[in-house]
Amino acid sequence: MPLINELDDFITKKDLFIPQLSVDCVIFGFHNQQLKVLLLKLKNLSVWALPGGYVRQNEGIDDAALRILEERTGLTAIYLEQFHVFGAAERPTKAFIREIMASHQTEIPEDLWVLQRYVSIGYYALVDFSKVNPMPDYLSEACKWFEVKQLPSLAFDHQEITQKALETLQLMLDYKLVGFNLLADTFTMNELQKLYETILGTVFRRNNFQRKMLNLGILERVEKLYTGAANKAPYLYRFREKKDKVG
Amino acid sequence: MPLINELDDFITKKDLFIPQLSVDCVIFGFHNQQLKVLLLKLKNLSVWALPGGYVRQNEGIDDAALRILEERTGLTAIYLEQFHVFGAAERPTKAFIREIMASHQTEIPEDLWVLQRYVSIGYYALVDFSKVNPMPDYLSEACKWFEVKQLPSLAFDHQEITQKALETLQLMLDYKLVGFNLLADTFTMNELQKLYETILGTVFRRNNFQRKMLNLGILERVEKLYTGAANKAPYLYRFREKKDKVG
DNA sequence: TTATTATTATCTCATTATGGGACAATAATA
DNA sequence: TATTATTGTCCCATAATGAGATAATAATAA
Repeated sequence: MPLINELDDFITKKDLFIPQLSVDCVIFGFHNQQLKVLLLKLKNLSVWALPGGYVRQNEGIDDAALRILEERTGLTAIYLEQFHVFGAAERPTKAFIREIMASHQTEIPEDLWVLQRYVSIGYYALVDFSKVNPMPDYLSEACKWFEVKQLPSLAFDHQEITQKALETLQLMLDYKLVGFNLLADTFTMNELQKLYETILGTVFRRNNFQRKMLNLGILERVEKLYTGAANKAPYLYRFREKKDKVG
Repeated sequence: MPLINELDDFITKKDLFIPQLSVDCVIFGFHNQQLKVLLLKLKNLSVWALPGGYVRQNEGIDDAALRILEERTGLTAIYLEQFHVFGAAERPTKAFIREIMASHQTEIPEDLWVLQRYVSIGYYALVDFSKVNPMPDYLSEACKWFEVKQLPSLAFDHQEITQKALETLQLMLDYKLVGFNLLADTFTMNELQKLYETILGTVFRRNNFQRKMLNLGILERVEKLYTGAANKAPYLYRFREKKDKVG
């Protein structure tokens, strides 16, 4: 019976963390005109899960989320925002944790700390898809992007958490102009439009969308992009403000 | 040296609650054209605090907030919404809890559970001022309304929490039309306008404000209100939808 | 070289929403 | 019966948005 060192190690670290509190991160990326979420495949189980973790005793909750994000994506300075706390008494965490433990053939005393009821703080992160290097953790065998509209079977209440994250993103898209964090440094107006259309699930007219975006006064026209396609070359734009933000 | 039974009692109840997690409620009311917040005066201390408490092991976090609200206001079916989690590593809770304990001449072991670092979930509640019966708890000697713009000195980071609650309320006012929860069942257009003006800190024109509100299609004109004033009697309106909501 | 094709950038006009002023109606009071 | 303070409503100018049309242009085909 193989010993999973890292896991056994982790289980003994009870006192390092705030008990019964976890952080789950919905990491959004945009690629091929699709909004994607980064998920982990749990070892030996047929379900996927959001990257998550616990809050260290001397660590702010935002810092915990940033640490988790960096571990999975390799990125620092990520746009990050709390969106909801999931704290129903009957959250299905126990059953899943027990399954995970069992699948690792690890002995689980019934009073193990990770088997307690957990309250989870949901964060969503917006990242530049092309800069992410997905990395599984020791509980998972894969770390992959999934289209938001075609998620696999998710563990815990991660389906609900992802849904709520998407709703918050939709709501905040115009208010905080966060969409730019999902694009590369420079982008065409068409890319920006497709991003908005994908997130909001609506369609805009090219001319009116451009007028609206340019009137915001936050875009800077950079240069022309020669795509190699048989048509007029589009301009590239740059977002005027800094990208990183927490809270 | 007097024994404060309820407090001593409470201190032994460690296992009843989720550790290191608290709930703080910003209860908004509207009266005399002012937006008010319900605060508690801590016994023997010169500071006030938001109503708050801990989450029981078998209680959802929203239920905990509702319980706290009911204990302080006597109201059930309150409009309630999570708005932010305050979880910086350096939140000033320890120092204040120690002061509170000291002021009750209660012995405090250094490892007492309430002296740990706490992560607090912020909720805001919108109540009908006229229906509230403010009730202090055993740690406080008074429970009173304060104008949001003239708060007394607040304990913990409750100043920051209140500020964030107000910002969220301002943001959600149009989006979720929550303002109606702050008024009585029927109200005049002028009352509604003053409510909006107070919360948002802006001024509207009578005619345009009325046009906007009526176009929402959520107001029902009831009857005329004869105020006794020397002018045309205003209509009363009623909000078409139910008031209670959690989450 | 020149015509073709697929986009892009921009212009214009109709429609709708919003800002701002004006005026008649009316409940109590003088 | 006139006065006063407010309310309900109407109207118009301006701004924002919806929707179609046209010229520009980078690659490709003829």
